Amino acid sequence: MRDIDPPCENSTSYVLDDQIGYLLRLASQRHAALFQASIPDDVTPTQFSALMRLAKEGQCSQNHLGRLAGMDAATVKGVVDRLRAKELIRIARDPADKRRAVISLSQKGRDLISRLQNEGHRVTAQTLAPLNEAERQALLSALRKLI
Amino acid sequence: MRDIDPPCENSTSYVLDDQIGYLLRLASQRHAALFQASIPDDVTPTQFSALMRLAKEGQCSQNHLGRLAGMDAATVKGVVDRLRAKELIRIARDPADKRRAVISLSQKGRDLISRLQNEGHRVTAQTLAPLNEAERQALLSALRKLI
DNA sequence: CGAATATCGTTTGTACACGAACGAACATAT
DNA sequence: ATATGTTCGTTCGTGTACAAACGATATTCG
Repeated sequence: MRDIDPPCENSTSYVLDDQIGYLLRLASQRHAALFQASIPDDVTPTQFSALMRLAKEGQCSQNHLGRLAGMDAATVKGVVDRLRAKELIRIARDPADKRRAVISLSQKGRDLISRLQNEGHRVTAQTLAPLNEAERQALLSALRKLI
Repeated sequence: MRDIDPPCENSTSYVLDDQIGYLLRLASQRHAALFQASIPDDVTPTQFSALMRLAKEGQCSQNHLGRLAGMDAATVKGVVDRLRAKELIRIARDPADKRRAVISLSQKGRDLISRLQNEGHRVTAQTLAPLNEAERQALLSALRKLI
Protein backbone atom coordinates (compact mmCIF):
# COMPACT_ATOMS: atom_id res chain seq x y z
CA MET A 1 0.00 0.00 0.00
CA ARG A 2 2.83 2.30 0.85
CA ASP A 3 5.43 3.10 -1.72
CA ILE A 4 9.03 3.30 -0.86
CA ASP A 5 9.59 6.78 0.45
CA PRO A 6 10.75 8.99 -2.35
CA PRO A 7 13.82 10.95 -1.36
CA CYS A 8 11.89 14.11 -0.53
CA GLU A 9 8.19 14.36 0.13
CA ASN A 10 7.84 17.82 1.64
CA SER A 11 5.29 20.38 0.63
CA THR A 12 7.36 23.55 0.90
CA SER A 13 10.14 22.31 -1.33
CA TYR A 14 13.41 23.66 -0.01
CA VAL A 15 15.77 23.70 -2.95
CA LEU A 16 19.26 23.90 -1.52
CA ASP A 17 20.73 25.35 -4.70
CA ASP A 18 18.38 28.32 -4.41
CA GLN A 19 19.43 29.23 -0.87
CA ILE A 20 21.62 32.26 -0.51
CA GLY A 21 23.60 30.73 2.33
CA TYR A 22 24.57 27.70 0.32
CA LEU A 23 25.54 29.76 -2.72
CA LEU A 24 27.59 32.13 -0.58
CA ARG A 25 29.44 29.24 0.97
CA LEU A 26 30.31 27.72 -2.40
CA ALA A 27 31.29 31.04 -3.92
CA SER A 28 33.53 31.77 -0.95
CA GLN A 29 35.17 28.39 -1.33
CA ARG A 30 35.71 28.99 -5.02
CA HIS A 31 37.31 32.35 -4.40
CA ALA A 32 39.51 30.97 -1.63
CA ALA A 33 40.77 28.26 -3.97
CA LEU A 34 41.65 30.82 -6.65
CA PHE A 35 43.34 33.01 -4.07
CA GLN A 36 45.35 30.12 -2.71
CA ALA A 37 46.40 29.15 -6.23
CA SER A 38 47.53 32.66 -7.16
CA ILE A 39 49.12 33.73 -3.90
CA PRO A 40 51.81 31.12 -3.35
CA ASP A 41 51.42 30.38 0.31
CA ASP A 42 52.38 33.73 1.61
CA VAL A 43 49.11 34.76 3.15
CA THR A 44 45.46 33.77 3.28
CA PRO A 45 42.59 36.01 2.17
CA THR A 46 41.82 36.79 5.79
CA GLN A 47 45.41 37.69 6.55
CA PHE A 48 45.59 39.81 3.43
CA SER A 49 42.50 41.78 4.40
CA ALA A 50 44.01 42.43 7.81
CA LEU A 51 47.20 43.68 6.19
CA MET A 52 45.25 45.96 3.86
CA ARG A 53 43.28 47.42 6.73
CA LEU A 54 46.48 47.96 8.61
CA ALA A 55 47.99 49.71 5.61
CA LYS A 56 45.07 52.09 5.47
CA GLU A 57 44.98 52.65 9.19
CA GLY A 58 48.68 53.01 9.82
CA GLN A 59 48.41 51.47 13.22
CA CYS A 60 45.70 50.30 15.55
CA SER A 61 44.87 47.97 18.39
CA GLN A 62 44.32 44.27 17.83
CA ASN A 63 40.60 44.25 18.52
CA HIS A 64 40.09 47.35 16.41
CA LEU A 65 41.91 45.71 13.53
CA GLY A 66 39.57 42.78 13.86
CA ARG A 67 36.54 45.02 13.70
CA LEU A 68 37.93 46.79 10.64
CA ALA A 69 38.45 43.52 8.82
CA GLY A 70 35.36 41.66 10.00
CA MET A 71 36.85 39.30 12.55
CA ASP A 72 35.91 38.85 16.16
CA ALA A 73 38.47 39.12 18.93
CA ALA A 74 39.17 35.41 19.11
CA THR A 75 39.72 35.15 15.37
CA VAL A 76 41.95 38.17 15.02
CA LYS A 77 44.14 36.84 17.80
CA GLY A 78 45.16 33.89 15.65
CA VAL A 79 45.53 36.01 12.52
CA VAL A 80 47.78 38.49 14.29
CA ASP A 81 49.84 35.68 15.80
CA ARG A 82 50.46 34.21 12.37
CA LEU A 83 51.23 37.56 10.76
CA ARG A 84 53.70 38.29 13.51
CA ALA A 85 55.28 34.85 13.11
CA LYS A 86 55.87 35.78 9.46
CA GLU A 87 57.24 39.13 10.60
CA LEU A 88 54.76 41.03 8.44
CA ILE A 89 53.59 43.16 11.36
CA ARG A 90 55.10 44.69 14.45
CA ILE A 91 53.45 44.79 17.83
CA ALA A 92 54.18 47.31 20.52
CA ARG A 93 52.58 48.10 23.85
CA ASP A 94 50.52 51.24 24.21
CA PRO A 95 52.09 53.16 27.12
CA ALA A 96 48.89 55.12 27.56
CA ASP A 97 46.76 51.99 27.91
CA LYS A 98 48.53 48.99 29.29
CA ARG A 99 45.90 46.61 27.93
CA ARG A 100 46.30 47.68 24.35
CA ALA A 101 48.65 46.39 21.67
CA VAL A 102 49.72 48.77 18.94
CA ILE A 103 49.94 46.90 15.67
CA SER A 104 51.56 48.20 12.51
CA LEU A 105 53.04 46.88 9.30
CA SER A 106 56.70 45.96 9.22
CA GLN A 107 58.79 46.90 6.21
CA LYS A 108 58.48 43.31 5.10
CA GLY A 109 54.71 43.65 5.40
CA ARG A 110 54.69 46.82 3.33
CA ASP A 111 56.82 45.19 0.68
CA LEU A 112 54.55 42.18 0.58
CA ILE A 113 51.31 44.04 0.10
CA SER A 114 52.71 46.28 -2.61
CA ARG A 115 53.87 43.11 -4.34
CA LEU A 116 50.55 41.30 -3.81
CA GLN A 117 48.07 43.96 -4.83
CA ASN A 118 48.29 43.05 -8.48
CA GLU A 119 47.83 39.42 -7.58
CA GLY A 120 44.82 40.39 -5.54
CA HIS A 121 43.27 42.18 -8.47
CA ARG A 122 43.95 39.20 -10.67
CA VAL A 123 42.20 36.89 -8.23
CA THR A 124 39.21 39.20 -8.14
CA ALA A 125 39.09 39.31 -11.93
CA GLN A 126 39.46 35.56 -12.11
CA THR A 127 36.66 35.00 -9.63
CA LEU A 128 34.36 37.35 -11.53
CA ALA A 129 35.37 36.03 -14.95
CA PRO A 130 32.04 34.25 -15.59
CA LEU A 131 30.17 37.55 -15.26
CA ASN A 132 29.83 40.51 -17.59
CA GLU A 133 30.33 44.02 -16.31
CA ALA A 134 26.68 44.64 -15.46
CA GLU A 135 26.45 41.38 -13.55
CA ARG A 136 29.60 42.18 -11.61
CA GLN A 137 28.27 45.54 -10.56
CA ALA A 138 24.94 43.99 -9.57
CA LEU A 139 26.68 41.31 -7.54
CA LEU A 140 29.00 43.66 -5.68
CA SER A 141 26.20 46.12 -5.06
CA ALA A 142 23.90 43.42 -3.72
CA LEU A 143 26.57 41.94 -1.47
CA ARG A 144 27.35 45.35 -0.02
CA LYS A 145 23.71 45.79 0.88
CA LEU A 146 23.67 42.46 2.67
CA ILE A 147 26.44 43.49 5.02
CA MET B 1 56.60 69.23 -2.67
CA ARG B 2 55.52 65.85 -1.41
CA ASP B 3 52.81 65.44 1.15
CA ILE B 4 53.20 63.23 4.13
CA ASP B 5 52.65 59.66 3.04
CA PRO B 6 49.10 58.72 3.64
CA PRO B 7 48.84 55.22 5.08
CA CYS B 8 48.56 53.74 1.59
CA GLU B 9 50.57 55.13 -1.28
CA ASN B 10 50.15 52.53 -3.98
CA SER B 11 49.32 53.32 -7.58
CA THR B 12 46.87 50.50 -8.22
CA SER B 13 44.72 51.27 -5.23
CA TYR B 14 43.38 48.04 -3.88
CA VAL B 15 40.15 48.88 -2.12
CA LEU B 16 39.34 45.99 0.16
CA ASP B 17 35.65 46.80 0.26
CA ASP B 18 35.46 46.38 -3.52
CA GLN B 19 36.95 42.89 -3.54
CA ILE B 20 34.56 40.06 -4.17
CA GLY B 21 36.38 37.74 -1.78
CA TYR B 22 36.07 40.12 1.12
CA LEU B 23 32.40 40.79 0.44
CA LEU B 24 31.66 37.09 0.12
CA ARG B 25 33.34 36.42 3.42
CA LEU B 26 31.33 39.08 5.23
CA ALA B 27 28.06 38.08 3.59
CA SER B 28 28.67 34.46 4.54
CA GLN B 29 29.34 35.49 8.11
CA ARG B 30 26.19 37.54 8.18
CA HIS B 31 24.10 34.67 6.90
CA ALA B 32 25.68 32.22 9.32
CA ALA B 33 24.82 34.52 12.21
CA LEU B 34 21.20 34.75 11.11
CA PHE B 35 21.03 31.00 10.64
CA GLN B 36 22.49 30.38 14.07
CA ALA B 37 20.00 32.79 15.62
CA SER B 38 17.00 31.20 13.94
CA ILE B 39 17.93 27.55 14.18
CA PRO B 40 18.35 27.00 17.91
CA ASP B 41 21.50 24.93 18.01
CA ASP B 42 20.19 21.93 16.27
CA VAL B 43 22.34 22.04 13.17
CA THR B 44 24.75 24.32 11.34
CA PRO B 45 24.21 25.53 7.76
CA THR B 46 26.72 22.96 6.54
CA GLN B 47 25.04 20.14 8.41
CA PHE B 48 21.67 21.26 7.14
CA SER B 49 22.84 21.23 3.54
CA ALA B 50 24.16 17.73 4.01
CA LEU B 51 20.81 16.64 5.43
CA MET B 52 18.96 18.22 2.51
CA ARG B 53 21.18 16.50 -0.01
CA LEU B 54 20.65 13.26 1.80
CA ALA B 55 16.89 13.78 1.71
CA LYS B 56 16.99 14.27 -2.03
CA GLU B 57 19.35 11.40 -2.64
CA GLY B 58 17.80 8.87 -0.31
CA GLN B 59 21.12 7.30 0.48
CA CYS B 60 24.68 7.63 -0.68
CA SER B 61 28.27 7.14 0.30
CA GLN B 62 30.08 9.56 2.58
CA ASN B 63 32.40 11.02 -0.03
CA HIS B 64 29.57 11.32 -2.53
CA LEU B 65 27.50 13.19 0.01
CA GLY B 66 30.39 15.56 0.45
CA ARG B 67 30.61 16.19 -3.26
CA LEU B 68 26.87 16.80 -3.45
CA ALA B 69 27.03 19.39 -0.68
CA GLY B 70 30.33 21.01 -1.57
CA MET B 71 32.62 19.55 1.07
CA ASP B 72 35.83 17.65 0.60
CA ALA B 73 36.38 14.23 2.11
CA ALA B 74 38.06 15.49 5.25
CA THR B 75 35.33 18.00 5.95
CA VAL B 76 32.41 15.68 5.36
CA LYS B 77 33.97 13.19 7.74
CA GLY B 78 33.49 15.59 10.63
CA VAL B 79 30.03 16.62 9.49
CA VAL B 80 28.88 13.01 9.25
CA ASP B 81 30.39 12.21 12.63
CA ARG B 82 28.43 15.03 14.25
CA LEU B 83 25.20 14.20 12.45
CA ARG B 84 25.54 10.62 13.57
CA ALA B 85 26.25 11.70 17.13
CA LYS B 86 22.93 13.57 17.00
CA GLU B 87 21.32 10.45 15.55
CA LEU B 88 20.04 12.37 12.53
CA ILE B 89 21.55 9.89 10.08
CA ARG B 90 22.20 6.19 9.94
CA ILE B 91 25.32 4.58 8.61
CA ALA B 92 25.54 1.10 7.22
CA ARG B 93 28.27 -0.78 5.46
CA ASP B 94 27.89 -1.50 1.77
CA PRO B 95 28.17 -5.28 1.43
CA ALA B 96 29.02 -4.88 -2.24
CA ASP B 97 31.94 -2.55 -1.55
CA LYS B 98 33.63 -2.98 1.77
CA ARG B 99 35.17 0.47 1.64
CA ARG B 100 31.90 2.28 1.29
CA ALA B 101 29.54 3.57 3.97
CA VAL B 102 25.87 3.84 3.12
CA ILE B 103 24.44 6.95 4.72
CA SER B 104 20.76 7.74 5.04
CA LEU B 105 18.46 9.89 7.13
CA SER B 106 17.08 8.48 10.34
CA GLN B 107 13.47 9.10 11.24
CA LYS B 108 14.70 11.75 13.63
CA GLY B 109 16.57 13.34 10.76
CA ARG B 110 13.50 13.32 8.52
CA ASP B 111 11.44 14.88 11.29
CA LEU B 112 14.04 17.55 11.85
CA ILE B 113 14.34 18.67 8.27
CA SER B 114 10.59 18.81 7.76
CA ARG B 115 10.48 20.95 10.87
CA LEU B 116 13.39 23.15 9.82
CA GLN B 117 12.52 23.89 6.21
CA ASN B 118 10.31 26.80 7.15
CA GLU B 119 13.06 28.13 9.37
CA GLY B 120 15.46 27.78 6.49
CA HIS B 121 13.23 29.81 4.23
CA ARG B 122 12.88 32.43 6.91
CA VAL B 123 16.65 32.72 7.24
CA THR B 124 17.00 33.09 3.49
CA ALA B 125 14.34 35.80 3.45
CA GLN B 126 15.96 37.51 6.40
CA THR B 127 19.37 37.48 4.75
CA LEU B 128 17.96 38.90 1.52
CA ALA B 129 15.75 41.42 3.30
CA PRO B 130 17.85 44.45 2.26
CA LEU B 131 17.29 43.62 -1.43
CA ASN B 132 14.28 44.03 -3.69
CA GLU B 133 13.12 41.19 -5.89
CA ALA B 134 15.21 42.18 -8.91
CA GLU B 135 18.34 42.51 -6.82
CA ARG B 136 17.75 39.11 -5.25
CA GLN B 137 17.40 37.45 -8.61
CA ALA B 138 20.51 39.21 -9.88
CA LEU B 139 22.48 38.15 -6.81
CA LEU B 140 21.43 34.51 -6.93
CA SER B 141 21.97 34.34 -10.65
CA ALA B 142 25.44 35.86 -10.39
CA LEU B 143 26.47 33.58 -7.54
CA ARG B 144 25.33 30.52 -9.48
CA LYS B 145 27.53 31.55 -12.36
CA LEU B 146 30.52 31.88 -10.07
CA ILE B 147 30.27 28.29 -8.92
C1' DC C 1 46.60 -13.57 -13.18
C1' DG C 2 49.11 -9.72 -11.57
C1' DA C 3 50.38 -4.82 -11.65
C1' DA C 4 49.15 -0.14 -12.04
C1' DT C 5 45.48 2.93 -10.95
C1' DA C 6 41.59 4.74 -8.74
C1' DT C 7 38.43 5.39 -5.02
C1' DC C 8 36.87 4.89 -0.11
C1' DG C 9 37.28 6.51 4.35
C1' DT C 10 40.65 8.22 7.77
C1' DT C 11 44.15 10.97 10.14
C1' DT C 12 47.13 14.98 10.86
C1' DG C 13 48.19 19.72 10.55
C1' DT C 14 46.91 24.40 9.59
C1' DA C 15 43.66 28.23 9.32
C1' DC C 16 39.43 30.69 9.97
C1' DA C 17 35.08 31.75 12.86
C1' DC C 18 32.33 32.27 16.85
C1' DG C 19 30.47 31.79 21.77
C1' DA C 20 31.69 31.93 26.37
C1' DA C 21 34.39 32.86 30.02
C1' DC C 22 38.40 35.09 32.21
C1' DG C 23 41.76 38.60 34.49
C1' DA C 24 43.70 42.99 33.77
C1' DA C 25 43.20 47.62 32.92
C1' DC C 26 40.44 51.61 32.06
C1' DA C 27 36.24 54.63 32.56
C1' DT C 28 32.50 56.50 34.91
C1' DA C 29 29.37 57.12 38.65
C1' DT C 30 28.20 58.05 42.91
C1' DA D 1 37.66 56.76 46.52
C1' DT D 2 35.05 52.91 45.98
C1' DA D 3 31.80 50.49 43.23
C1' DT D 4 30.07 49.63 38.52
C1' DG D 5 30.56 48.73 34.08
C1' DT D 6 33.35 48.45 29.88
C1' DT D 7 37.04 47.31 26.95
C1' DC D 8 41.52 44.84 26.10
C1' DG D 9 43.60 40.70 25.03
C1' DT D 10 43.44 35.72 26.04
C1' DT D 11 41.89 30.94 26.37
C1' DC D 12 38.86 27.00 25.57
C1' DG D 13 35.65 24.37 22.98
C1' DT D 14 33.23 23.45 18.74
C1' DG D 15 32.64 23.50 13.81
C1' DT D 16 33.92 24.19 9.12
C1' DA D 17 37.59 23.86 5.25
C1' DC D 18 41.53 22.09 2.81
C1' DA D 19 46.16 19.80 1.76
C1' DA D 20 48.63 15.80 2.24
C1' DA D 21 49.44 11.34 3.35
C1' DC D 22 47.75 6.67 4.57
C1' DG D 23 45.76 1.64 4.39
C1' DA D 24 42.18 -0.93 2.47
C1' DT D 25 39.53 -2.14 -1.20
C1' DA D 26 38.00 -1.96 -6.33
C1' DT D 27 38.87 -1.56 -10.98
C1' DT D 28 41.35 -1.72 -15.07
C1' DC D 29 44.93 -2.92 -18.03
C1' DG D 30 48.61 -5.51 -19.73
